[in-house]
This record gives sequence, structure tokens and C-alpha cells, in this order.
Amino acid sequence: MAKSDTRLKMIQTAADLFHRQGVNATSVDQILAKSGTGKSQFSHYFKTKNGLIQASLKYLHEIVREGKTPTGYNVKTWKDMEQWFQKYIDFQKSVDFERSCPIGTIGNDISSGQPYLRREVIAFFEWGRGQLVQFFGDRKTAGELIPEADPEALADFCISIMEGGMLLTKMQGNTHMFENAAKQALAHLKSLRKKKT
Amino acid sequence: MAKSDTRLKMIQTAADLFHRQGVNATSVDQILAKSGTGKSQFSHYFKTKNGLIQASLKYLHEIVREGKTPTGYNVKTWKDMEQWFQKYIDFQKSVDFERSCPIGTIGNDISSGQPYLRREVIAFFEWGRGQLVQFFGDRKTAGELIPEADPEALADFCISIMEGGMLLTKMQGNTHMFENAAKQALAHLKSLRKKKT
DNA sequence: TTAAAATTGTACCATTCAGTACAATCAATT
DNA sequence: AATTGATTGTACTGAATGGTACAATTTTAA
Repeated sequence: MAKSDTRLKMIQTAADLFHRQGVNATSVDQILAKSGTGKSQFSHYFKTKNGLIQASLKYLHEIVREGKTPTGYNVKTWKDMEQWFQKYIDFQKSVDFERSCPIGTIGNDISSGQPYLRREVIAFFEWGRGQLVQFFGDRKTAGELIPEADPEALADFCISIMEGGMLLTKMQGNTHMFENAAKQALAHLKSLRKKKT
Repeated sequence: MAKSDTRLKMIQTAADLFHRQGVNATSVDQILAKSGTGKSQFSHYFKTKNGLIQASLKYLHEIVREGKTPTGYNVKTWKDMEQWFQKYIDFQKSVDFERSCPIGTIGNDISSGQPYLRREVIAFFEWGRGQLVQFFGDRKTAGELIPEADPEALADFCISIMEGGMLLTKMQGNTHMFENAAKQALAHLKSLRKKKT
């Protein structure tokens, strides 16, 4: 097994288990067993569990940035925006409601006493937020939003609903609340759009 | 120490640590040390860690129902509704942004393989949701909401934003996103209210 | 007072945890 | 082929985990 293979397999397996079970419920040994790797490689590549957590966060950030996930932050049109929530809902349906947002799950498990890890989480949300801020800003510049519309506030609004909705889905085992919340969110956005003349 | 004292102290300490650190990051021994109790009492009252988790969830549900928490679901007026989000924001500020929603935190840590625990979580949200549904339903009956307003969807909308907002606050160490999201949520609710004639 | 029950303290167990030690093996370059 | 460095397998360590055993003590009530 080549270097990159082993290292990547560990990161992918870790990210998957962290996402499903949480960081604290996932042991290094479990990751190694599932990825078919050994402890010496783990020690060599990551040294500690925190090292692997950090690498997993970077990896998740990267694949979302590169659009390799079913969900993401590539929103350019109002149609994209309307589908933005739906993609998260569809994702949760596809995994039997057993996962919420990976960064949200992992981020919630990371204590404030681990600033390096928290910084990775914050970097992710800053980027994602920036993507949505850009979208709403562009739409406003294009004259498609009323002057009172605040791009930053709208981005925060959407992300909050997505995070909360996904968490509720996981806890309740269905997407009903998330779907209702998303519908209201889209209605709010619509009310801020200028009517076509 | 009387029975109720010991038992209650364990539950309160457990609920506090579960809320702050998560369930999986909190050991039974830590709870016992902090509450000044012993393992034999623990075994006697709760038998297992899951037993204590369940008792903690019931306890949290109870104190929220009884209005003994700074936040809650006692919403009767539009003024209450406007303050509903703010109370959560103020709470997070008061704890240095180190906690999100207790039920959200604990619920996220509970796997689907523990149906008894998950049921407690679901029961809590069903109750809280019911409180908000009742509020919006009452307001609609009173003619204060437009016919298109869906009380259930509005409840889910508010709870999603609260959960997501609190999670983002904890991860980011500030309430900026939550505050923006809450502001948008209230704007949306306002847009569904009938203008006074 | 006394017997039964509830409560508690201490020690212990098997398992799992994160992390280390170190020799063995592989791959690349010369 | 020889050397060097990267990679890997196996075994181990000490600490922490959840849970148990059991005797001792306190409380309750007859």
C-alpha cells in the first residue's frame, strides 16, 4: 500500500466514523481496524488522535470546497439556493437519518481547550458563509434584492437553519421539521426579492 | 445525605457535564467525583451509565417544562416570541459560548442503537414543538396571522434556527451568526402577521 | 430494642483506551 | 548488489473506562 493510499484511507475512514458516531465515540483502534491499517502507520502519519482529527477536518473542508460532496456551498442562482436545503435533506434520507452535518457533529465534540481543531472548524464555516454572502451580495448588486436585505444576515440565517434542521433530523429520525424550516426559509428569501416588473 | 439528595446531585452534575462536554466525553467517575458521591450509590440508583443519561434527560425535560431554566418554551405573546431567541443568545453569552442546547448536545451523542434514550430526546422536542405550535395556532385563530401561515411549519422553523444558531455559537465562540439568524426569523414572522387596520 | 431495609465506602475486575518500542520489511537510488 | 530511508507488524505499557462484589453503616419502623 503506497503512502498516500494508507494515509488517505485512514483519513477517509476517520472522517466517516467521526461523522456517524462523533469524535469521542470513535476510537483510533476502530478506525485502524475498519481501514485495514496499523498502529505504526497511524503513529507515523498523525502521531496522535488529535492529529488525525485535524487531518480529517482539513479533508472534509477540502472535498466540500472542491464540490466532491452531494451537498455544498456552490450557490450561483436562485434555483441553486432553492435546491441548497433540499440537497441536505436528500442526503439525510440517503443515510437513514443517521448523520447530521459532519462539521457540525465533529465541531460540537471539540472542546474549547483544543484551539487548533476549533480553528479548522471555524475556517470551514467562514468559507461556507463567505460563499453564501457572495451569492446574496451578487443578487443584491444585480438589483434582485430589496435594499433592506443584508447578505451576511441571510447567509447566517440559511446556515443556522441547515445546521439545526440536520441536527433535528438525526435526533428524530425524519426530515419533517427540516423540510418545514427550509420551506419557511425560502419563503422569507422570496419576500426579500424584488418583484419582476 | 438523604436518598433524594444523592440521586438528584448525581443527575444534576451529570446533566451539567453532559451539556458542557457531551455524553461520550464525560465518564461516570468524573460525575461521581464532582458530585461527591460514590460508585455504590451510582450502581444502586442507575445501574448503568445509560440509566444516568436517561435520568438526566428526564430531569432536563422536567425543569424546562416547569420553567425553571433561563430559556424555555413558555411563549404566549408576540413579545415572548421576540424574546424567545434572545434568551438563548443571552444564555450562551453567560456561559462563555461553551454550551449549545443541552438536549441538542446530548441527543447528537446518542446513537440510534439506544432507542430508549432517543425516545427521551424525541419526547422533549415534541413537547417543545407543541408549545410553539399552540402559540402560532392561537395567534392564527385570533386572526393575527395570514391564512397561509402554517403553525407547525413556523414552530419547526423557529426550533431549527435556535438549534443551529446555538451550535454555531458554540463552535465559533460568538453569537454573531445566531443573532443574524434570529433577526431574519423574526422578520419572517412579522411578514406573516396581519397589519393592524 | 431489634430486625429489616436502605444507603454507603472500599476494593476490585476485565476491557478498552491512546500512545510507544522496536524489529522487520519494502522501495528507491546509486 | 548495497545503502538508505520510508513503511509496516506485533507486542507492549500505563491509565482510564464501565461495571461488580461485598461488607459496613445508617435509617426506618415494628
